Amino acid sequence: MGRRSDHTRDELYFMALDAAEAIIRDDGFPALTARKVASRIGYAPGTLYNIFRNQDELILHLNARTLERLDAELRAVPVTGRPEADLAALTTAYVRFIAGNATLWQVLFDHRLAGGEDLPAWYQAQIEQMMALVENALAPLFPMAGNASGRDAARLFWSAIHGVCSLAIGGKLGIVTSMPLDEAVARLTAILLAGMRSEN
Amino acid sequence: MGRRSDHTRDELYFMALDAAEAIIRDDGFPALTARKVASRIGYAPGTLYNIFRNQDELILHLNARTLERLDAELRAVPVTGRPEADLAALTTAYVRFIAGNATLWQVLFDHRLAGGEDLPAWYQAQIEQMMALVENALAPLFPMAGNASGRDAARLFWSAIHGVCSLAIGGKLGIVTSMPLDEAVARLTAILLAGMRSEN
DNA sequence: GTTCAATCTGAACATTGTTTTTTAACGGGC
DNA sequence: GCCCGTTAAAAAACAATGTTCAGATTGAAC
Repeated sequence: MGRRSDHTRDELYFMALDAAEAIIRDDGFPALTARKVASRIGYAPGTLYNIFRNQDELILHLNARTLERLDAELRAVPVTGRPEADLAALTTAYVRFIAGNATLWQVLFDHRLAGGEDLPAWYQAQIEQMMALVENALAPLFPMAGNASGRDAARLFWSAIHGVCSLAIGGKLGIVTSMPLDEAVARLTAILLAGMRSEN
Repeated sequence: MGRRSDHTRDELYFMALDAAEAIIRDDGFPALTARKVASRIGYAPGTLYNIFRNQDELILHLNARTLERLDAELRAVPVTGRPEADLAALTTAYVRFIAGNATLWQVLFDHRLAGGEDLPAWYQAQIEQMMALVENALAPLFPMAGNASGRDAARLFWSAIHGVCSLAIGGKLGIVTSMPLDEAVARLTAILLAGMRSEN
């Protein structure tokens, strides 16, 4: 067959992402194959390569969409200006997102670009944007505006939280067994804030 | 050809692990293929399946060996009984290990067992054993012997450290750019300890 | 109505993990 | 020394993967 134009390139783009997402949700990351995505959207495998350069790029765009959603959910939590309350709310929202999108969230970190080349700028910018939320919530602890400590602290904070979530979801550490993830994150959040207050 | 018995099964086991390790060190995790391991030890691919049930098991055993080495290095750091000093020493040794075995360390966490089945008991026991080191160093902060808080605290602590290292090595967060990993880990260690002291 | 570029298919290719079949070496009994 | 079953290992086969590509088919422009 030839050109069908049943769908525009944009439609195809979203259909592919939706299909990939469904596959990952249903059967996990390893089940994501070009042929499955193609068949699910009713096209031949080759067609995917008119839309994405390769599978890496498809996953990258899928991850970008996941990040967008996460960002939106975090952005929706109200900010009070009190770090303890705000960061507790942020991390709680984060845990809720992870619970509802465990496999998609895993792909965010499991997928490493081939050849060790680093992520595109627009993608990194998206992370920065999310990071700014944490930075903002932490700001009262680092009064001197524009100093680097706030930036670093936010990254340290989020990395630590990430560690717990990552090991919990991966089942690598015996955390989940003794403590539910939301409780672990809540405790760590409190510890980190207390530590930052006393260290600052 | 037929049975050669150039090497015992045990020798083959170690040769295979060594080969896998070399491949990962040289060309990264994705470069690890059954055929490459086989050719590097001078055998046919099928022979590997006389030693390991499948590739997953080979990686599992390789990870076990990596864990053993890490455990040995951590076990070599002297313990003073002062949490701040001891945990700083432990995390420093950890960072040094990661720096010297970056790709191997990544495999430790990148490799997820297929089918979501969980790790064998002997493997988990190995993790527990290493965890006990952290637990021990933290012990003075949680005086009541045998209570669960110490266990949980150690896991929280190590997970947080893991998060920073993981994102740093993966290049996912802009931490490395602004702060070398050892410094980030040192800062986080201090923050966590201060937080645990004040929260406890 | 013809031309043309865009688009999609289907087959092909190389590489992967794994299984199966075949070969041949070893070691024990005679 | 010879035979023969066991078994280690090779070789080949298989299915599935990502990716490429020649060609077929379409819709639109003229």
